Amino acid sequence: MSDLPAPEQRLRDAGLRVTEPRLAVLASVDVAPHSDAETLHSLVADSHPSISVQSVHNVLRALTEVGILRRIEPADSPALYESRTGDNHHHAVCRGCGAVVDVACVVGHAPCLHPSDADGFEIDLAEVVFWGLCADCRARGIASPSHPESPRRSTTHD
Amino acid sequence: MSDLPAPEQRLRDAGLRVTEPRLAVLASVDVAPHSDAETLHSLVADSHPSISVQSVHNVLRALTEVGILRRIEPADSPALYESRTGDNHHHAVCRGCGAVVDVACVVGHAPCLHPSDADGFEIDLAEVVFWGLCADCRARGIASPSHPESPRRSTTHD
DNA sequence: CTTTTTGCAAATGATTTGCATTAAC
DNA sequence: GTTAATGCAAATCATTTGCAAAAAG
Repeated sequence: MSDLPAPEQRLRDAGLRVTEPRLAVLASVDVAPHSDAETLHSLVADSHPSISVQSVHNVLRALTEVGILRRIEPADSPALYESRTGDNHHHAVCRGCGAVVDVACVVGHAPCLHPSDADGFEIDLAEVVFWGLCADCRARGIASPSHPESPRRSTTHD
Repeated sequence: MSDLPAPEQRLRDAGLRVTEPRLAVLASVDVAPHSDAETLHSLVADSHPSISVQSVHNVLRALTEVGILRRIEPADSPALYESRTGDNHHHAVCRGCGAVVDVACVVGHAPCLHPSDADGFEIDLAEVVFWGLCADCRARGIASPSHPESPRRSTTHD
């Protein structure tokens, strides 16, 4: 997976200066993808105790702006970050523990992702979030909290 | 579309008491679907000036919890609410003005919405957000702000 | 040496919570 | 008469912003 240029190079390519905080954040995102700013901050803090949460936020924002990172914002949780590897994938979020895993974008033609009509919108991106329970939470018998989402079936197709 | 029981009935069916604030919020959501709490509050305030923003939040939360309302949380904007009509649809969000429109869930089998493997997740819902520019913003020549999302192609399939 | 980043503190925005008062059943 | 819901203020949480000091190029 991945196989990106070195962190330093990624920064330079994006026209950003190479700094410790940025390298540290970048490293943490690779160690713990799908983490929120606070989690990344504690990881960063291990090696760089002087870097504040706000700085982590600033760095995340800068890196997201230039496209080095990708920000995902699942409902009911703070923003999560991952490296933008250039590949195509979506995410599955566990309603029990909030865990996020990558879902390879399934091949084949996906009608749902080509809305026939969207009121004149010019769509440039379709983002899919799968909600469910991860294996662990299911094993623990945890039921889906909140989201009563199903008077019958729910979304998807039909 | 829709064709739901009367607001009072919907509340009772959900085991909730029928109150003015709830009826007012419910009415506002129908007048202006895809609105955030603040917008709904101003609508409610027209007829019920005594209802505070926080109360609107509380009502929205309660109604969402029992499934009367559906809450959507597009990245970079406050939560939006709409009536849960029971039908199946997704949303298209305009990067220019933030407008949200319903996208009827296209018929047919959608492979992307049936992840072949999601690490043991048991998926119960697939949520799709289409990002793009609405007709108005395109007419005004507004370019997509932020979201540099495309080093090559982007999400969706391929 | 010039410009970008940092780091801190304070500000902001959205939402939740606590609790006495009031309304629904 | 109980119990649930309101209204207000205060609290919380995630994130952004302003600005002087430090670091990168």
